[in-house]
Amino acid sequence: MRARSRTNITTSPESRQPCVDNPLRVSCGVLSASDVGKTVELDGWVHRRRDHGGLIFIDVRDRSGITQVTFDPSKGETFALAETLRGEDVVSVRGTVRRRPAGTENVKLATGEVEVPADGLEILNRSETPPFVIAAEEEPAEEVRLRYRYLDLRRPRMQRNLTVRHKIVKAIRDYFDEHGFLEIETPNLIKSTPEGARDYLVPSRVHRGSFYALPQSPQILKQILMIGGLGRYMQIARCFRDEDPRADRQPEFTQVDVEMTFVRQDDVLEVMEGSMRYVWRSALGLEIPSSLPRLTYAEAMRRYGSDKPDLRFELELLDVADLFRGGAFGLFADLAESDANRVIALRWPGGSSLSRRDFDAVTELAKTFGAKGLAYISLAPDGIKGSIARFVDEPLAAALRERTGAQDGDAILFVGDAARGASEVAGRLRLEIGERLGLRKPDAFAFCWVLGFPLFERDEESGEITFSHHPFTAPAPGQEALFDSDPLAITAQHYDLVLNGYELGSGSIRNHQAEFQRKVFKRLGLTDEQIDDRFGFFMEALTYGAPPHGGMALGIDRIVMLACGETSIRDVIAFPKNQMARDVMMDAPSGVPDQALKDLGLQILSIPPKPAE
RNA sequence: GGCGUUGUAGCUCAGUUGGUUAGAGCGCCGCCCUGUCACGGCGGAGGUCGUGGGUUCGAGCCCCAUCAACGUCGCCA
Repeated sequence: MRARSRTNITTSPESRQPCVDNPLRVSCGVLSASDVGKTVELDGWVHRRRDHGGLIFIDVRDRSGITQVTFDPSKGETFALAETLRGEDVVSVRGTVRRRPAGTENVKLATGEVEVPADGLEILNRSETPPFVIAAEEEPAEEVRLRYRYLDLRRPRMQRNLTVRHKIVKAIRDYFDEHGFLEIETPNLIKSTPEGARDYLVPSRVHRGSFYALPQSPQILKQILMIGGLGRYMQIARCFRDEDPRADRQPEFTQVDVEMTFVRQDDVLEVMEGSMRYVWRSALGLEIPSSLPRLTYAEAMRRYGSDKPDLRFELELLDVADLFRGGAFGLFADLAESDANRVIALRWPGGSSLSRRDFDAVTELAKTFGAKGLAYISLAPDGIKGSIARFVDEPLAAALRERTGAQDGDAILFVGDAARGASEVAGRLRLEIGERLGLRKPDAFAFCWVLGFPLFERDEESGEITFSHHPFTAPAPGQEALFDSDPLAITAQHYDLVLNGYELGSGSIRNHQAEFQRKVFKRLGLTDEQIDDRFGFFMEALTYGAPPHGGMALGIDRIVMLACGETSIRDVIAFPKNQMARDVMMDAPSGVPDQALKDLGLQILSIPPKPAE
């Protein structure tokens, strides 16, 4: 079982209103003692049956819940029919609501005070024996769940998650509507603009040899909406990126996409964090702080070893290079000689109870994070132990205790390396410690902003300068002068919203002057010809009085995942792709008839041999 | 593409150091049962242990390869 959010979201009754032509029909989760005496019709699935031979209980289920129906042998034909019922059969039951006999109420059930003795039963459809039991506590393998998604979706957990998703999306729409935003749709068949992620391409039949691309995001289109004078735009937008899926991302995903004219960075932050505050309050019934913490990118890396820090717990990365300078431990003493390195200490509360084997395992883990090794000391009651204990004399031990706040019973991990690598390794170890100590609670929500990213970074493979966000991001005011002298030192007007260690999304103030935008493209190594070929329409638009503008996009799937206490976005998407980007229910992607390829002017060069299974 | 974990009945899993006929719970089928709600009782069916190869007198277990799912790195403007 996954951990649950503390939000008490329940799936809403489908409707309390009877059908127009069937005034008796009620949902399965709504009946209570006040309905006693009413004649009703319950339509739903057979959730469970308890056949006592002379008396049959059937739990009838729909999205709203469960009502117990009883079948008595005195109703001959109805009873005989009830004996044939099996799980997931679809039934329509008529009867008059009655109070359950004293002592047989079920407090675990919302409708547990009452039951419906069946006067009539209609079997609307039979079900094959399902491959897994919807009512079971055990969760089938995800592969099975996705193959039979229509059955998986009947499980209360998925119904709850999709309900939360609906409420969150509705809250987002309400919020932006109240703040003067227009929801505007943008096309899904657009022009491929290289750079960034791999595009999904759609071949054109009418224009053989040409392709549309599915949008990686509506970025350029929303900027053009701003140039079009729409002022405030939002969209629940589907985005497509042909990259390998993970637990928190898949090839198609949904963003709340926002853009505004005549705004500065703080205006965007205020609107966006307001939207999250509104969502948490109205969809989840929870309050989040009135102003969210803000960290610079440099600070986030220094203190948490990540540009998306999990602030549900402290355990910060602490610099201790100075304490090792000139000391007995040569490796750290050497590292301490340069500011380009870091020696980071991580306190592990209670860590001295770990065995040598445990520390070895953590060391192995650190190596998978890219560490060359891991040093540690354990502050055991009977003295300091651990891999570098023999280099830690009393004064150093005292200084380390002072710096880290470590006490007897704790351990301290040390990561020493070039600053960037050391920070990242220590940051991941921090998450591991937090995880093991149970500090990453699924029902805690710690938002923060990360600001002050560099505008450019150096691509490690090619050595070329590339953008760190996207090429439309504006530099911080007054930093244009660094463009030629020291581009990597330029700070961007770019911001990330982070929740519990996940990047919910990012945004920026955009370049709104064509001349400057061209300068950025050129700095990224594009020629005038390339700029005009790929972005000509956009460059032209910028020349016709483009207003200053900026915005942001947040990942709905991740927001809902965290709100639901889930660890995979696939559990909050009705029909997700698996890790190989396949839809295993539909069996997509799949081949197409030769004629379809012919129409498109396409020819398949080779198909990899089909795996023998 | 790399690394890790997993793969045994429809589902969830156990299976000792390599040793006779591979087990459990749920589900399924049959019979019994009038107050259950994970109903209960009795009986039964259901497995080429992912696939291929190897080591061995003997492989669910060891080795190699491969496929798949999940996680992760690369990748994700």
